Amino acid sequence: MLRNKQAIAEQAKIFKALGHPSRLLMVDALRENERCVCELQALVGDDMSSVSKHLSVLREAGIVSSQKRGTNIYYQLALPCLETFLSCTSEIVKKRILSQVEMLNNR
Amino acid sequence: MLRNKQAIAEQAKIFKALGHPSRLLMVDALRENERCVCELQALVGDDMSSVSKHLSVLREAGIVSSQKRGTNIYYQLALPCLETFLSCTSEIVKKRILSQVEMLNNR
DNA sequence: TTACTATTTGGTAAAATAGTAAAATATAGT
DNA sequence: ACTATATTTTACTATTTTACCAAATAGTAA
Repeated sequence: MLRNKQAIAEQAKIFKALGHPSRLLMVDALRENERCVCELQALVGDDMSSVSKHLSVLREAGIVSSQKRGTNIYYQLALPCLETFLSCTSEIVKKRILSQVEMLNNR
Repeated sequence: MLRNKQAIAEQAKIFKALGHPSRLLMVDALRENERCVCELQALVGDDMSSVSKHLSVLREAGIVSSQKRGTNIYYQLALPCLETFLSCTSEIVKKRILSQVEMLNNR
């Protein structure tokens, strides 16, 4: 149960951070494995500075953590409960999109 | 697994919609019970038109649905998997805040 | 040291979002 | 039909976010 302002704001911050296609895409990739910034950059295709900024949003929301190894900085997921929710919302979204397609076909 | 742009955008939209304190507060209240707009308005304390706009964001993201009964419009949750994720992130946020407080005390 | 690679930071213009007041809609009761 | 209540929409302004470029930083290799 949400009670105080600070807790709500923190929780909203998590959602807000996830609420951008590039960030969500990166987070989704991190479910499988940690990745360095350059891999994430290649994945989303934004320019480096954008990726870096997106990552800092995710870091500040406590969704990912990072550590330097050699030349690279590796990011990994830091929010254990994300997995279930991501796969669940992903399923729902797929179904929604499918039913939209069906509605188009049946016209 | 997230694959195509549209699905990612849809899913991000869900997160984005949840990423605002007032909206999150309303959604949280809806976990317990459906509520009419006026109840939600009293809960968050924003003015009516803001509440209404926030609700339309939630509606368009498919997080809530609404139905008119009598004079009022009642909103209810439409995203089954939200429950687990909300309680989980809420716990995490609580722990984070607590540990911040502890760090302050130990200085 | 110098040069190189990976990443972050700062500045800025354009786009999106939030908040508020006023107007519009819809419905119920009289 | 008229009035009151509940909700949404519109119009406007202020604020935040985004995307991109250039510059700064940090670590590594030569």
